This record gives sequence, structure tokens and C-alpha cells, in this order.
Amino acid sequence: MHENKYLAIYHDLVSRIRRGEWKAYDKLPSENELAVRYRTSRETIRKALNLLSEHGYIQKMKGKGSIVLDVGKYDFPVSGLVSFKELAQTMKQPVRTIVHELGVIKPDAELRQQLRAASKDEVWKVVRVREIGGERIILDKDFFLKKHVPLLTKEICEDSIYEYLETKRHLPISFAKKEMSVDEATEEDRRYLDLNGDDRVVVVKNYVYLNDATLFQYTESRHRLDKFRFVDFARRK
Amino acid sequence: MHENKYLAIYHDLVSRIRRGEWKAYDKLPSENELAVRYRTSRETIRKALNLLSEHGYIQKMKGKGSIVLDVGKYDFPVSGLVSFKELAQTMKQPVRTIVHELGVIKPDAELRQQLRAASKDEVWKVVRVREIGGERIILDKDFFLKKHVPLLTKEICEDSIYEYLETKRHLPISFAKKEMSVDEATEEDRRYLDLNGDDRVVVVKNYVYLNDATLFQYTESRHRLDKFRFVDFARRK
DNA sequence: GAGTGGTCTAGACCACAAG
DNA sequence: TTGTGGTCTAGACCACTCG
Repeated sequence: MHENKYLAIYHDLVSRIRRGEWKAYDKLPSENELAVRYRTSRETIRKALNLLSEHGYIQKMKGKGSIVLDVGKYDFPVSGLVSFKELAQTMKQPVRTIVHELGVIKPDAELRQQLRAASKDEVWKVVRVREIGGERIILDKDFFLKKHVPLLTKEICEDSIYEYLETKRHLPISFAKKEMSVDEATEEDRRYLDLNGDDRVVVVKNYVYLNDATLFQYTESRHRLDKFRFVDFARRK
Repeated sequence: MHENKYLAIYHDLVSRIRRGEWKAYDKLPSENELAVRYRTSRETIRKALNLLSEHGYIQKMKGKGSIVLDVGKYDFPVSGLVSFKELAQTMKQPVRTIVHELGVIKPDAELRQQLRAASKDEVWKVVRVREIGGERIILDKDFFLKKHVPLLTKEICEDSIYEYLETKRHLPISFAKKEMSVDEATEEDRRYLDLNGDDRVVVVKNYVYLNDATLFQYTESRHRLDKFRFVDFARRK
């Protein structure tokens, strides 16, 4: 596995910033200077710096230079498609995933409509509970078209389905839509989660599209109200 | 006013796609072909195509080419910085904004910290309630550094502060961070909103930064649980 | 005027897809 | 094998900031 030069430079700069080589509001070396240091061309440095900028590590200012931001700590990917495993890594609490259901089903009418599936299409259904600090906080229900994902095991589900799909199967995931609202808790929520008497949950619906613009995955994530937290970092065009 | 070459090409391609010169799933001419047509270099064409891709107009595929996506469906602005006025326009219900407070204050310690303000800085405080279908649903509290916004009137606040700042004052807004959680309702929430006995609200905290990386606006938006809704659209890198 | 980031060029080599 | 998009280079000119 060989990493692109501009990605290698990006990752090197990220780790240097995180290690505190430059503090917030410090100026980065100029693009010409960096090109010399990394023995590369300025355009390649610029690709790395643009990545840093898109991920909130630096702010570029024409005629002045690039300064390091103190928002670099929000290192989760710019909004959308955030997986539980990524979130878990940023938390101190011990986390655990319990797989309650894993199998292939025939989609009913509503699900068919949401996945734009034919009636003969088969669909993976996965129900998982996310435990944080010993409490059952999140109920995740995932639905995939089986033609896109032939194999899915309990082990994969306990780790990160999203990571598996991205790195192992190289599915051409293109974009995602997220919808959030607060809904009445269902019987299922009460069974699987420690709701402490709450009668509502935060519902996050996630639609993942492949790059031919067909819907491939539908996920419903149901969170206990008091533990729900969502952060979004948006850069202006 | 002179437009960059790659921006001009981007806008030309957008209008051609919108006029139907290529339909959904058609292949765009190759980068080399486009470079010839526009009498420019391939790297400049690539900057234009990357913009098209980021804005959801095309999907690039290595070794194959770029296909045009179904434009009509995914044309809403990429997540973040969505104003109430925009949201309101997509709703059927009649909406109204009531300004409860509008003035300049001396920030207390907590607010100073959040705005990174000096103790002598003055701060605009605006408290507004958003009424939808006759019910008071959202409580908005905005804080701006006065040095950035000399004038703010009741009329501006009843329309859209965000639009005013963007179009009239041309502030160099760079990026925004959004945090969402569910909090206990305060006495203020109960006074200003029709909570129907609810003891919690969805709290959206919005931090808006200028492009010198200084925080310029802090907004706290407090929503009734049952009316809260948030949509986010994220394109993969 | 010196230094910065933003744009643009003309070429090169690569990995990938498809006939 | 041919054509595609992805990366990389070494140079150029520009607009901007600041002393």
C-alpha cells in the first residue's frame, strides 16, 4: 500500500499540529518553504494545505499565510456518515456493541419504498444496541440491499459495518442525507434501551447513496434524549 | 469584475447541464477534450470538474469518465448555516418572528469566553421567538460583537439577520460549528415558548467564525421537542 | 518592494476500465 | 492496447498584505 505524497504530507502536518508543534493562531511555514522542506512542488503542498483547511485545521489568508486553528480538535469527518466506532474513540467511557438481530428479510412496502427496492430484492436487517459506560444508549437499525453486500457477520457488525463497507468492499459511496427529529419511543426502544422512564427518543435517519445515485443503505439510529449529542462543522464555500 | 477561468468554466458547465445539454447518466466529454474545447490546460478543467462534483452535479469515475447526476433532486445547499427564513420558505405553515429583546450589553464572563471578547467589547444581544402555525416553537438568542455590526434594527431582526450580514455587510464569514443536544427547559423557555408541559428542549448552539479565525457570532436556538427537525446533506470526498 | 497565497500552464507518469 | 481520471512537477504571473 502506497500513500500519495500529498496525503502523506497532510497526515504529517496533522500529527505535528496535534502534537503541538504549532499552537493555535501560529503561522504555518509558507507554501514555498514547505515545498522545500518536503522536497516537492508547491502545487502538491497546496493540495495538502487545502485538505487541512477543509478539515478545519488551518485557515488560509491570501497575502498573509496560513494560521493554525484551535478547532482541529474536532477531528471527526465533516458532517455526515459519522460511525459509532469513530465517535466511541473520542470518548473516555467504555463502549460496547450488542447485535440483537442479523439476517436477510423480504422488505415490506414502506422499506421497499425507502430503499427504492423491487419486491423480489432481499435486504439485510441489522439491529444493534450501543452501550456507553454500561448503559444502553443507542438503538441502531440498518437495512442494506443484499445484492450490494453478499456477506455480513456478527463480528463485522460488532466492529463497524461502515468501515467494512468502505475499506474491504470498496463500494462507491457517494453522498448521504441525514434527518433528525424527536419521536415517541416505541415498544422496541423500551425493550432495548435504558430509557429511565423517558417517552421519547432522538431519531436520526441516514440515507446512503452510491455514486450512480441509487439508495443503498437506510439506517435509523435512536438515541436516548439525555445522551444525544451531534456536532457539525461546516466550511463556507 | 473578472471571473477566474476555472469558475467561468464551472458556471458554463452548470448552465449547460441545467439546460439539458447532457441528461442524467450521460457522460461528460473527457478532461482532455474539455481542455481543448475551452482552450485551457487539463488542471484548470479539473478544478472546474471538482467543483461540479462537490456541488453534486457530476460523479467522477477513474478510468471511465464523469457522469452527470440527477440535478433536480439534490440541489439544496450543503449543510450548515441554514437560516430560519430559508426553513420557513419550505414550510406550508404561516411563520412569524417576534423580537423580544434587542440591545447592546456588556458581556459577562461566560459570554466573553465564548466570543473570545475583551471585557470592554460591546455585544449585541437579540432574543427572538419563531412562531409557526400560531405556536411559539423556537427561541433564538443571538450575540454579535458590536465592532463587526454597528447597526441592527428591529426590522432586520424580524427578517433575517443572517441574510443582512451576508449580503449587505459582506462580512468574511468562513466557517461555522453547530452543536446539538437535548437540555432541561429553563424558566425563559417556559415563558417564551408554548411547551405544552414539556420539560426539555432541543438546543442548537451555533458558532460563526470570520476568516481570520475569530469568533464573531454565537447563537443559541432552543426548539420545542416535537417540532424539531434538522436535515443535513453530505457529499463524500 | 518582498513575501504571501491564488491561478494557470504544458508536460509527465501512473492506476484503472474496457474492448 | 487505448483512453480515462489521479498525481506530480517546475515554472510563470497575479492580487494581496505589510513594512
